Amino acid sequence: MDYSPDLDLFARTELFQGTSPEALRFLQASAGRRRLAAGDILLQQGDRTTSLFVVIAGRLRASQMAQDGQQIIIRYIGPGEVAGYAALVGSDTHPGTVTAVDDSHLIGWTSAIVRQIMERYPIVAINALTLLGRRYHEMQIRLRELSTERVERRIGHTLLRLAHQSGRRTARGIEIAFPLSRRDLAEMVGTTLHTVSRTLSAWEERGIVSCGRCRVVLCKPHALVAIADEEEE
Amino acid sequence: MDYSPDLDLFARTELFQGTSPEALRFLQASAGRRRLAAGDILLQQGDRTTSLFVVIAGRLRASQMAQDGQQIIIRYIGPGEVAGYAALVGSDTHPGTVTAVDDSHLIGWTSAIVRQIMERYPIVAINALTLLGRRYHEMQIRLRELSTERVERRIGHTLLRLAHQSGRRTARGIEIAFPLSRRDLAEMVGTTLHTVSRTLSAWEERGIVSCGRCRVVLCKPHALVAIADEEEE
DNA sequence: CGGACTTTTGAAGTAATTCAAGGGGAGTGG
DNA sequence: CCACTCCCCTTGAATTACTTCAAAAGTCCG
Repeated sequence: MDYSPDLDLFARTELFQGTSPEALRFLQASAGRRRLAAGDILLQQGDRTTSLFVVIAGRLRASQMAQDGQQIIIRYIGPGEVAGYAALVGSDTHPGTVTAVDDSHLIGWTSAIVRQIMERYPIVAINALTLLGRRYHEMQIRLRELSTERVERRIGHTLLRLAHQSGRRTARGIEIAFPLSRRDLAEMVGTTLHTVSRTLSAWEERGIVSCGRCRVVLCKPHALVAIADEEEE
Repeated sequence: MDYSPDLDLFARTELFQGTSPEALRFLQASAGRRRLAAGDILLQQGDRTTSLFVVIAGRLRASQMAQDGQQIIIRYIGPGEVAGYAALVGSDTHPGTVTAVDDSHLIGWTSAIVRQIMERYPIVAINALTLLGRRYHEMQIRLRELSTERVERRIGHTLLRLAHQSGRRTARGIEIAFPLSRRDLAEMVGTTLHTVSRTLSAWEERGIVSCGRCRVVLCKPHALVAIADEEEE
C-alpha cells in the first residue's frame, strides 16, 4: 500500500496544515478511504453525522433541498477541501447532500475521532475555524449578490468564482474543470436554466465564453469582470 | 467593581460553555469592556481585526455593504452572542460592519489573546466551531429561501426567525424586541422597503401582525407559519 | 436507433421594482 | 409651544427583469 503520497497530501490540506508529524501519523492510522464514481452520493441531507471527509482527488457538489424539492447548490468541493463539515462543528445531522460530480477519492474519520483529534491537537480546531470562517464569508458575499444584483451579473460572479477555484487553462481560455450544466449554474445563481442559457448564448455571441454540454470556457475573463463589477448608473 | 455578574455570564455564553474556572479567571482578567449607545458603530467592514466581542446586554446589527453602497443585513446579535468573529477565524479584516441598534454593553479580547485562549483551552475553539457551524447553516437556509421563495414568504420566515431569537411576549402577541424599520426588514429579506410595507399592511388588515414605526408585533404567529411554510401547488 | 437528458429560443405572463407623491411622528431649536 | 426638519411609512401607477409555458433541436449512451 502506498501510504506516503497520502501522508504528503495531508500536511498540505487546509485542515491539517501545521500539524506535528506525530499528529499526521495518528490521522493516517485512523483514516478510512472512500472512492466514489461520478454521480454517487457521499452523504445525504438529514442523515446522521458519522464522518468527516477530506477530498484527495475529484470533485463534489454540496446542495440543499427544500421540502418542495427545490434545490440549490451550496458549493463545489475540490482536492484538499473538507466535505461533511457537520462532524467538525458537532452537528448531529448533515445540513446538505454531497454528491460526486467526478470520480473522486476521499479519506475520512469518524466523528468521535475528529473530536479526539481536535482536543489533542488544537491547531486542527483552529484550522477548522479558519476554513469555516472563509466559507461563511463567501456565503455573506453570495447572499449580498443574490439580494442586490441582477441575474446577468450574478452569473458573471459565479463563473469567475468557479474559474478561480477550479479553472483549467486551455487554448481557448479558462475552462471550468468539471461538468456544469445550465441547470447546475442556475441552482448556484438563483435563477432558471432558461435565463442561464439565454445569458450564455448572448455572451457566446460576443466571444466572452464558449460552452457546450455541461461545459463552460471563459474566453475573455476580463470582459466578464467588466460585466460583473461594472459601475451601475 | 462588580466582577462577579460578568463572571457568571461568561460561563453561560455559547463561546465559553464548559470552560474551567481557571480559564474563566484568565478570560476575566484579560477582558476589556465597551459600552455603545444605539447607533454607535462597534467595528467597520474592512477595518483591521483587533478584537473579539461578546455581547453582555443590548443588540447589534451585522451588515455588509457593496461598493455601490447597497447594503444587506447579515444578522442581529444579542446577549451571549459573539460579535466580530474575524478574530475567531484569524481573518485580518472585518468582513462586515457591526452597529448597535440599542444601547449595548460588551466585553472584548484582542486577537492575540483570543489565539492564546484557543491554544490553551481547546474547548473554546471547539465551541467557536459549533457556533460558527450554526451560523453557516443558517446562511445556507437563507440562501435557499432567497433563491427559491417569493418575497411574502421570505418576509414571513424572517419575522418568525427574529421573533424566535429575540421575541418578547406581550398582550398583543410576540413583539420583535428591538427597533426594526421597514428598510431594515427589506435589507434582511432581499427586497425593497416598499414591498415590505405593502406586505405588512396587508397582514395588518388580516390581524396577523400589528406594526408601528420601527416596531413589529406578531399577533397570529401560526398564521404567519402557514404563509411561510404552506405547500405551493 | 431509441430514449433520456441537455440546451435553445419564442411568446406570454407576472411578481416585484422603480417612480412618484404625500402623510405622519419624533426630535430640535427658536 | 410651535415651526422646522428628518426620517419613516404608505399607496398608486408605470415599468421591467425574469419566470413560466411551450416546443423543438442537439447530444450522449447503451
